[in-house]
Order: sequence, then C-alpha cells, then structure tokens
Amino acid sequence: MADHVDRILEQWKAEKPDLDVSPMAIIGRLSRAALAVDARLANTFARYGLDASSFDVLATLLRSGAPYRISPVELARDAMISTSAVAQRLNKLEARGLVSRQANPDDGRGTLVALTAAGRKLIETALLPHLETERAITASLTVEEKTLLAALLQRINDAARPLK
Amino acid sequence: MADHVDRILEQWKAEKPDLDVSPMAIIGRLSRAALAVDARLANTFARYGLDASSFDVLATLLRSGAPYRISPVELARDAMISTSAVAQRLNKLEARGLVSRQANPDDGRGTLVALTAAGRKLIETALLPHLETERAITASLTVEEKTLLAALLQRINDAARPLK
DNA sequence: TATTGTTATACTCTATAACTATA
DNA sequence: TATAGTTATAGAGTATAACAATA
Repeated sequence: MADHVDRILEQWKAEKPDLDVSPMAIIGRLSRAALAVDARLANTFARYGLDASSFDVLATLLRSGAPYRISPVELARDAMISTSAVAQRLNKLEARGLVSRQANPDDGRGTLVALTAAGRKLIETALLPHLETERAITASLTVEEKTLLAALLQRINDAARPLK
Repeated sequence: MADHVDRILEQWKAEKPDLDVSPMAIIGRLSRAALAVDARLANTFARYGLDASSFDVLATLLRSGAPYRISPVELARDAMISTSAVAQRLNKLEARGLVSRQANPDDGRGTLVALTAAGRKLIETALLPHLETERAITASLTVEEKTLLAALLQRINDAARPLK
C-alpha cells in the first residue's frame, strides 16, 4: 500500500542514504491528510453556499448556546485569526443576513455578534451533512484507533506549538 | 490534559446532546496540528529566505537525484498545484538564481527545471535543520507510535480522497 | 487534437496600520 | 493607557483563461 509519501521517502533514501528522513513519514502524511480533509469538507460547505471560514463562524455561534451571541474578540481567539479578519468575515455574513451586530449593553466599546434566524437555520441544516462527511472520513477506524489517533495528534500539536 | 478541541466538544455536547460529534475530535485536531506544524516549519524555512512553497520545489529537485532536473508538469503533479502556479514559483526562484530553466532536448514543447549550484547549496544546507525541526516535533512518540500514526494518517488520507 | 508552458488577470484571504470610541 | 472594533490598504498565493508552440 505504498502512497506518495512512501515514494518520496524512497527518493530521499536513494539520494541521502545517511539521513534519517523518517519524521517525514508523519509530517508529510499529516500535511496531505489535512489538505485532503479540507477539500472534502469544502464540498459539503459549498452545498450551503459556505466556505470553511463562514462555517466556522456560524458553528462557533451555534455551539456557544442560546442566545447565540459572541464578541468579535472571542471569535478571533477561537479561530486564531486577527480581529480585522473577523470583521471582514462578519461583513460578508451580515450582508447575507446570517449574522447581526448589536452594541454590547455592558461595554460601550463592545459589539455582540448574533446568529439571525436565517443564520441559525442554515448552520443547523449544514451541520448534519458536515458531521456525516467527518464520520465517513473516520469510518474505517475502530473506536480504539480513533481514540489513539486523536491522542497522538494532540501530542504532535503540543510538540509543534512551542515556538511562535 | 484538555485542549481547545476538548472544550469545543463539550460545547457541542451541551448544545446538541443527541449529536455524535466524536469525529470532530480527530478532524479538529488534524487541522490544528497541521496548522501548528506548518507554522513551525515556516520558522526554519525563513532562516534561509524560503517559504514552504520554495522549499518544496527545491527539495523535490534535490531528491530527484542527479542531474537534479524536472519538468514543470512533474513539479505541479508533485505539489498538487496548477502548472501556472508552478511557473510563478519558478519565476521567483529563477530570479534569485536558485533554479534555471532549459529547453528539453527530447521534447520541443518541454522545459527542464534544474537546481543551480547556489540552489543546490541552499537546499542541502536548509535540509538538515528542517529535518531537525521535524524530528523535534515527533520526538515524544515512541517508534511504535510513530509507525502507527503514519499508518492511521494514511488511512485518513485515503478515506478523504474519493471526492474531488 | 492533446500536451507543455507561460503570462495576464482576477479573486480570495489575510495582516498591518490608522483611526474612533470607550474603559 | 489599554482594549474593542472597524476600515483602508497592500501583500501573498492561487486558479482560470488565453495564448504560443510542439507532438
């Protein structure tokens, strides 16, 4: 079951036999798996006129629970992007009537972003096929393998994080 | 050892208790791990005036072995991008004197991209710290865990691939 | 007709900087 | 002074389309 990464490793073995390129087996497959998964998820999002960024914002609002209101800073932290990037995502979603911005009554500087009825309906609808796609991608793994994979990825995440 | 993804799962559990959101534990960590790894690798690349795209082209040429010459179509296939994107990457690398373009003597339509002496020196130099970074990221895993993780990622990759 | 390769163009997404306003 | 939020701007990267040339 040799894949593309295996062929890359063979090339390195031939060209640089003294080098330990074994970490590439993991890092290479991690990158490619993430790319493939992103592309697959994008297919589902597109069926609802969404992309990963928009889905992300709407899903963050939905899972925050009633009354489905969050500040832009929280959205920025959650998505690991700048607040200006958030503002621009929100402009698009607001133009489509999927979210609305309200003044924060407790903080004159603040804004609260809320799901509109249309936004809530859309994300509730898109969530199910999205989960089905994720289920399909992980379906071949046993329960034990899933737990293990999640744990290993978390450790990779921790190890990669240190440097900014 | 709860991480960000754990908190997201808890939110979903509270808001949508009947939904099986367990695939998110894997997909979510996969995305975040890939992001963190990319950022970490970029640090190393930057020390040599490279980014991931440039490194990718130079490394592909190096591991192809002497005489370190590849056609743009092969580079496109390998990097999974369009040939026009390759042409634009090559323009930059050629301007820096790291690769050169030659006519393919066996195919009048073809071009062969070759590492220049400077390009070869740069990629040979950058390769070692790059591998060291990858080694550091995977260092906490045992040999068995590494093998397992690579295999699981390959299966995720296969499962995600089907749809275009 | 298909393939190889390039450029021109437009698009998307982002961060930085500048700015307003409130704490 | 620091924080919240927005817009304007510029940059990076890509794909699509159009094109030239050879197979």
